[in-house]
Amino acid sequence: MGRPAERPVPTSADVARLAGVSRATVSYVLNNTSAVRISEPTRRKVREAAEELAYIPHAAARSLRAGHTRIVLLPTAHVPIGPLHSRFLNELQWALRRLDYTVVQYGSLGLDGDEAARAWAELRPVAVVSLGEIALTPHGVEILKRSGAKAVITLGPRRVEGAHALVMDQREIGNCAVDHLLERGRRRIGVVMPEEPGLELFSEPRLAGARAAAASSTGARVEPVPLSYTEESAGALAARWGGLDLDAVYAYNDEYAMLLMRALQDAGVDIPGDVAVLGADNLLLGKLLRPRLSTVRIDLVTGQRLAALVDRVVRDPGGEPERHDLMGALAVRRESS
Amino acid sequence: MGRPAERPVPTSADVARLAGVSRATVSYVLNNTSAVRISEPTRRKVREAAEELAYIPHAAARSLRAGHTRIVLLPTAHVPIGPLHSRFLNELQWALRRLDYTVVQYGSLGLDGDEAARAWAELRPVAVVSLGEIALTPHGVEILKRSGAKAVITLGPRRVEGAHALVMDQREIGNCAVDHLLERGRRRIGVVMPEEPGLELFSEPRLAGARAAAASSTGARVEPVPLSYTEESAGALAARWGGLDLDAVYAYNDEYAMLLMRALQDAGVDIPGDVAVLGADNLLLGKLLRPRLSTVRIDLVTGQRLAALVDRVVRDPGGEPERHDLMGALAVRRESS
DNA sequence: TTGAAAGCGCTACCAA
DNA sequence: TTGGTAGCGCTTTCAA
Repeated sequence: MGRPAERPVPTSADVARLAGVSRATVSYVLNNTSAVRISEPTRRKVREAAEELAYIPHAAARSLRAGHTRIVLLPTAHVPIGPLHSRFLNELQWALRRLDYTVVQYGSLGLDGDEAARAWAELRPVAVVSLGEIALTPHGVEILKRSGAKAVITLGPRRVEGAHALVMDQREIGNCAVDHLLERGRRRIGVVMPEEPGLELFSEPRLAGARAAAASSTGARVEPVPLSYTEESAGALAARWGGLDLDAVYAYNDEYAMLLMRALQDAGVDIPGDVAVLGADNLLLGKLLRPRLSTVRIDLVTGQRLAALVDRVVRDPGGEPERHDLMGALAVRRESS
Repeated sequence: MGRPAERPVPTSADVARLAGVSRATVSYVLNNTSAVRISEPTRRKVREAAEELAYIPHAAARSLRAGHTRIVLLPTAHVPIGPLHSRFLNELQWALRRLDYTVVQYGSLGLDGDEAARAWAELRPVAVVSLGEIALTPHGVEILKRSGAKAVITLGPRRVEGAHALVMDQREIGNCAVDHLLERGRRRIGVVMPEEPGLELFSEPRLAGARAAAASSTGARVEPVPLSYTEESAGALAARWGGLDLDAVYAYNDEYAMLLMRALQDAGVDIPGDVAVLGADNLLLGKLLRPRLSTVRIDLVTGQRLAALVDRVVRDPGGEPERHDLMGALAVRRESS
C-alpha cells in the first residue's frame, strides 16, 4: 500500500493488452453491446483482465466520443433557503440519479447571469434546472441551448424567455396569506421582508401577491416590514410596533413568524387579539408555540415529478416551452390568526 | 429563434477557420498562454470570431487532454441532516468554487460502498470529500486513488483506512451534553435517539459519548430514548415519562428537544424542575421557548477552512493521511437545564 | 467473431 | 509569431 497513485490509471488499452484482444472487443464486452456477438471465453478473459487491473472507464472520454453527456446541472443557492427547499433539492437529485443522470451542483458565486451560463455550458449539460436564485437571462438560455442543452428549466419566481418554464409562483403564497388574514377580518396587514440578502427573490413576489390580494378588498392596507433573523431586530421591531398600527402580520415564513411572535408577546402584544400572526412552510415547530402558529402550507412539486419532467423534455426537446404551475398554497389556521 | 439547437455546437476549429488562423493559435489566445507571444491584431481576430460564434470550450475535452480534472466530488446525504449541516455544505461548495474547483454532488442511492466508489471514479475527481453518510471502505478509497484522486477525505464519525481523515467526532457532542447535565447535578439521564433512518450515523456516536461521560461519574445512568419527529411520538413518550425515572434528557438536537420539551410541559412535567432538557445546534428558535432551551453549541470547521485543506492535500498528496479534529462542542446553559 | 482505425475537442510540443 | 500535428480514452463503423 506504498504509493498506489504512482502507476498510471489503467485504460481500456491496458485491459485489451492483458486480455490479448483489441480495444474494440473490450468495449463490446464491458458495455454488453448487443449488436455484436462475442464468444464466452473472450468475454471472460476481458472481464478478468478488467477486474485485475481495477479498470474504470473514463466518463469524460466516453461523453466526448458520444457527443453528449447525461449531466443535469443544478445551479446552487447562494443562501440557504429553508428546510422545505433543501428537502426538495435532495429529492430531485435522488430522482435524477435514478434516471441515470449525473447531477452537478454548480455554485455560481459572483457570476452574473451570462457569465454563469457560459461557465455551465462548458460542462455541456444535457439539462439545466435553475432554481431561480441566479438570474438567468434569455441570452443565457440561448447560450446553453447552443451548447447542446436539451432542456433549460427555470423553477422559480421569474419566467425566462426561451426556457421551459416551470413557474413556481411565489406570489401565490403572499396572496393566500393575505386572503386568509382578510377573511379573519383583518385590514391593516404587515408583510415581513427578511433583510438577509438573497431572499428578495422570494420575498418580493410574496409581497406583490399580498398587495394583489389586498387590492381586491376595500379598506385593506399592506405594509412591508423589514426584519432580520436576530432577536435584536425582532425586539426593535416589537418596540416600535404600536406606531405601525397593524392588526395582522404575514411574517414571510414560520421561522421569522416564530421570532416575531415571541418578540411581540414579550412586548405585551396579545396574539391573536391585538395582532394576527401568520407564517409559511407549515413547520412542525410552529405547533409547539402558544398560541399555535397559523401558517401557509406550501405544496411543492415533488422532486420525482420534476425529474420525470426533465427527462421528458430531454427526450423530446421539440415541444413548446411549457409553463407549469408547480406550487399550491393553502392557509392552515391554528391559533395565532 | 426557430430551432437554434439545430446547428452543431461550434468548436475551436470553427473559430480558427473563421479567424483564418490555426487551432493552436485559438487555444493560445483564449487561454492567454504566457509562453507564447501572439500579435495584437491576431488576438483581436480570434476574440471576435469566438464572440461571433458564441464559442464555448468543451470541459471534457480539455480535461481529457490535460489528464486530470478539477472536480471535487461530494457524495450527498440520503437524508436531510439538519440546518447546521446544510449550511456547512453550502459554505464548502462556495469556497471550493472560489478555488476554481468544480463541485459535483453525487447522490449514491442504493449503491454500496465499492459500487459507489467505482461510480465516482468514472468522473476522475481530483478529490472526494465524503461527509460520512455513505460507508467508504478502505477498498473504495484504494479505487479512488488508483483512478487519480489526489485527496480522499472523510468527514464524519468514522475513520477510514487510507483516506485523509478529517474526523468529526460526534461523540464529543454527547460527551459534552452529559458532562453539562452531570454538572447540574443530574444523574438519571435520557438520550433521545431519533427514529428517522439515516440519523444513526450521528446519534449512535453521540450516545457512545454520553455513555463515556456518565461512566466517569459514580451513580450516573444513561438511558437511550427512541423518538420520532412527530407530535404523536413526543406525546406518547411524555405519557410514559413517569415510568422512565429520569431527571434529565439530552434530546439529540434542538429540534427534537423543542418537540419533547413541549410534550413534557403539556403532560405537566416541570422543566427544569423535574427534568432538565438539553438540545444541540444552538438554533435561534430555542431561545424563543420558555424556559429558554439549553443547548450544545457545535463549532464545525468552516467550509472555507475545509476547502483550503482540500486544496492543500490536492497540491501535496504525498503527506501522511492526517487526522484532524474539526469539531468543538460547548454547552450553552439557558433555562431548561 | 474480432481487429484496425477514425475521430470526438482540446492543448502543447516542435518546426517553420 | 504562427501552424502542423500527436494524442488524451473511448466507441463504432468497416473489413477481415
